[in-house]
Amino acid sequence: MNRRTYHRASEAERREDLIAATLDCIAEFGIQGATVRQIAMRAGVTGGLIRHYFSSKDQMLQAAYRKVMAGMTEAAVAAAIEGETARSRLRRFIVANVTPPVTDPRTLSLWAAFISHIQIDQSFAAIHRENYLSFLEALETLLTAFFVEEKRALSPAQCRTYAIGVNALVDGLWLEGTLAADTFAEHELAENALISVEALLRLQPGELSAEQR
Amino acid sequence: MNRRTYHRASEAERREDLIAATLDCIAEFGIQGATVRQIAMRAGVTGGLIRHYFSSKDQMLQAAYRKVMAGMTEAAVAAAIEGETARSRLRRFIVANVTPPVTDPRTLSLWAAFISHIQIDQSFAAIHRENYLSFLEALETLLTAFFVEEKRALSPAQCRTYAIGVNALVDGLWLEGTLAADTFAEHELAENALISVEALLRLQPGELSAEQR
DNA sequence: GCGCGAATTATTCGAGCGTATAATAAGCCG
DNA sequence: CGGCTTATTATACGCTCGAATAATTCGCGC
Repeated sequence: MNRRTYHRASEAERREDLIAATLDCIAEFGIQGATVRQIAMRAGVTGGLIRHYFSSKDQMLQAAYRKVMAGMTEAAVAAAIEGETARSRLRRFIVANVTPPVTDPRTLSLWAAFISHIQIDQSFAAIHRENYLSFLEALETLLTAFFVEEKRALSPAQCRTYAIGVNALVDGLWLEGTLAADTFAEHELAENALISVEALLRLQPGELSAEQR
Repeated sequence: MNRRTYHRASEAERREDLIAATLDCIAEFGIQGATVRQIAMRAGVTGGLIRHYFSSKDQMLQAAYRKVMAGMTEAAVAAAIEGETARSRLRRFIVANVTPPVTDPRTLSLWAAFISHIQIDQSFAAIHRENYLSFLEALETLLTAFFVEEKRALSPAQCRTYAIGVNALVDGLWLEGTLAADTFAEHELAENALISVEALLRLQPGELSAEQR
């Protein structure tokens, strides 16, 4: 008697909705509050459907983790490719990483929730590693191109060291800036990031941070 | 009939045991696996006892969070005060933060688990804020003393900008180095940290990183 | 426009959750 | 050494969990 009416959605659409609902729940209630029932309710379906699209709740969590990380790197890379010079691309990449939507408390919560699981579940470790290496490589590419453009010769090893340092700095500022968002004006954080990176790369003051187009 | 025999412990001792067991469980099973029963079993007691020492499981989690953060800053500060010059103290502080026991996968898991909750529960946010500010202040003090020793005049504002940047760098390297521990030799990470910090502060190459006593 | 495969709902299951309460054993004080 | 306080155990309660299964409704192909 009187069952709920429902809409048959495409597989891609449903999976996306379920993942979005999963992230909503983790952000709102923590990973322990992201239960099958809560997620289903948020997605506007019933709990059983989850097992129709994912072989377990854990697999859905992994898909959700991939989604979060993809969103973060995507935003930064998208900002970078709009730059016309290597310097501009590097600059835009750095700024994007310390500016919304990347610096977002919700995103940080999600990121941390997943990070805390990579020592427990190998699957999460693999996803992390994949994203870390791809981010590092993107940064290294930007740096290499920048140094070529500047006609400054650097060994690949030195380039990698710089990439690791800049990566750490950007990650750290992202953390600091997002967790203590009320302490920094948005603009202030980005400026600090550029000044710090140019110091790290031993550039002239203003070479990256000065207003430019 | 035949109840378990037990030992009546002091309050401090029991609380410590329970907190340690809590951290063990979070590190091993995630925050969702840190249940009252698991924690009690790990501590060698029965579940009911937890409510005798903490008014709720949540309060025990908060105490555990404080413990983790205290352990981290304590290790770095302890290393720093052994230095004889301001330069040495700064150097030791930085190295300690990217060296075991601070760089420890377990510690990072715990840290991340708690970080992911600070947007959900105000109590955790307060604990974070307290520790962040105290860490930043410790770093700022070390930096100020160092610049005085170097006879390099800096405005307080500049000093703070440096502190924020160095803090971010150290946090980021801690993250990177702990999460991708297999990628870095332990010694390599510390060296990279010193080289990066001296660049950040626009010191001469080797001023911090060179071997010294 | 109808029938059939499959997407979705509904219901059930056993396990485990945090908490509350009552019974008991430990160990200090006289 | 015996009684009293209380730290600790034991047990029960009401919920919620993830998963499995059965029942139903949707919507496309013919």
